[in-house]
Amino acid sequence: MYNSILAHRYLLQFSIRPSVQRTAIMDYLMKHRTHPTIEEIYNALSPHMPTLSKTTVYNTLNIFIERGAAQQLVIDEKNARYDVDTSSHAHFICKSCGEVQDIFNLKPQLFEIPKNTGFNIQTVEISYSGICNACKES
Amino acid sequence: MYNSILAHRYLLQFSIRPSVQRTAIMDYLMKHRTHPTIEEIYNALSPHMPTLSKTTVYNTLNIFIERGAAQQLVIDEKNARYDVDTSSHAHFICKSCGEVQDIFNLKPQLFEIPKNTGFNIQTVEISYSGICNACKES
DNA sequence: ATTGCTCTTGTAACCAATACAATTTTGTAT
DNA sequence: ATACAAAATTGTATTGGTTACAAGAGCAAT
Repeated sequence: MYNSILAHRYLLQFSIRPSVQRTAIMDYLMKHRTHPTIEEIYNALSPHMPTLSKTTVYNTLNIFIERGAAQQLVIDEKNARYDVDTSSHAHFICKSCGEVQDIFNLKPQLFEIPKNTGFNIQTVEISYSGICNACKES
Repeated sequence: MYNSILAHRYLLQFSIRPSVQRTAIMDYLMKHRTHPTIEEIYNALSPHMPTLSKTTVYNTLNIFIERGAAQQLVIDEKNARYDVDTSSHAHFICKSCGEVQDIFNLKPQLFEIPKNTGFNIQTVEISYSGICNACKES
């Protein structure tokens, strides 16, 4: 059904035991770079996995975050969103429809951890917001 | 009780009618640059304003945001946080205790709106996270 | 004073997220 | 293979932040 060999391998790299559910969720994340919410992941997978529980989706994403296999985006006030791409890139969220899109090709300096702030900074998150083109036209 | 003349004037600048509640809430924001949550604002003010409703705090902050008199921080997964300082500065959130602190004196370029992204960017939010010094020691 | 508008308030409802205990699955050793 | 222990999954119940809504209070102008 799913060619999830890549997801399987990827999970092993992060010492995450690749159960059927975890592999399917990771496979979905890898193939849908739309920063999906828990709800979206669950709705997409449950038709193919009727016994899937939403709790499992929550648990699984929390493991992914803990182990560094995915990152949680804190950009949408309504829902947590998830991204397998942990490389340096920013996000744009449309204030109207809530969709989140990637912004690549920004200057690398933006993602550097600033010096002499007095804080032990571990992560950097850069978020832009506005009205997306689709919403502007309508 | 409160010397809230500054808050009063500030609200008028943003065409917000300075009711007792709105002025008290803005006064609190101006005097407590701790990026408080709705809960914290309510708990701080309700002893002095026994009839204050939490709904009013929500409504009031939403007006402040709409009119640009304050900004909402989307950095804490648990709660919305609010900041009257709308100038260019970043925030650090402690993953352990959740406290949010300001980071000033970063390079102005960080807050520039990037060109040629294809998005209609209106706002920029830069968030750092890690473990704060207080939590690290304990 | 009366009218109309705005603001405030309290209750109820909503919904994302978590807690928890029971069940199922998996891995390991016998 | 079988049995056992550990880990993962599941469903239900609960929590807690936020919003919806309608009633009440306050305020400004006539």
